[in-house]
Amino acid sequence: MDISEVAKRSNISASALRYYEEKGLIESVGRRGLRRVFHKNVLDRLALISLGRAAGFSLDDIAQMLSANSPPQIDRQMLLDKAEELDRSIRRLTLMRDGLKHAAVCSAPSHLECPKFRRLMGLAASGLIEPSSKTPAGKK
Amino acid sequence: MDISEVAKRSNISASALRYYEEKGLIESVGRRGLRRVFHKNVLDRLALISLGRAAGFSLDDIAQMLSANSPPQIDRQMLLDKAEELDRSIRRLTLMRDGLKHAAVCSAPSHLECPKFRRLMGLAASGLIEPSSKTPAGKK
DNA sequence: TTATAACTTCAAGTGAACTTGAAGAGAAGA
DNA sequence: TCTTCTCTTCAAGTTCACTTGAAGTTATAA
Repeated sequence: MDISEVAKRSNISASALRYYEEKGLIESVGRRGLRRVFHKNVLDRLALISLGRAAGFSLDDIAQMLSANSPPQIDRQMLLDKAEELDRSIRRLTLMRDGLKHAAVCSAPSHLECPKFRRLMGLAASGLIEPSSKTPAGKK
Repeated sequence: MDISEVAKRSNISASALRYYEEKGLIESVGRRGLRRVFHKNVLDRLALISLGRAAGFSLDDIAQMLSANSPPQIDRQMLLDKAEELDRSIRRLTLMRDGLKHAAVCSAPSHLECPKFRRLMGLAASGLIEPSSKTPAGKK
């Protein structure tokens, strides 16, 4: 498969694939002329990478996990750690979500006068909850 | 209050405060010599900013929300939209967390042979779930 | 008065994960 | 053969929310 085929099948841009190769996350089996040729195994590996990214691992983390073992045998403790981390995120986001929902319907004259809202503000101000979304998602 | 006082009370660094002022998120009431002087109202505003950040709003979003109204009257629909977005994030993260937990205890010889894991891989590969944590948090 | 700590500005740097652009090479089709 | 399309490399740019550094100013303590 050439790079555009892999890009299509993996939903990952060609430039990102080259970047991944440079970082050692994937390999091409050789070249046809200048062009990279990939084995279809790379698709599994890319799906694994996408999964890792979706779980919040950095590319460097993923590189470590995938290095030196194929088929990839992923450290179970690392998975549990990440699961716990996700759990914390979930709790934080849930708190936020509920606070926002309340604020949206709250009848206090100003949000600043709503005790619930102020409690949430206090939490945020004290650093108990931190920004997390990589997709700012509020941009128009 | 001078900037270091505000920094201490708000848990936000002085350089960040200057940056916020430059972006129009906060204002100082004047100068004492070169030094900025802040009114204590700025603390509420900063708590609001921290809350917005924690909810996943970008500084530009927050600037919009806070502009042209004090006391700040925040658009209720915007809050609901963000709450829904958080809800989607929560569902995605929950899926991930459960998948990771399973993977950690799964008895399949390789994760690649576990059907649950493969289903998750497929979801990630098809872009149904995207990276979200700004805290990569897996770095040692 | 003098030292110094705390402020000031402005430009540039950081990190993560890519993307973009320029310039060039080579394969496939007509 | 010629054209065109897709690939190649390499350097630099992008985004966001700040931080850092250098050089300068000033309020306050001794």
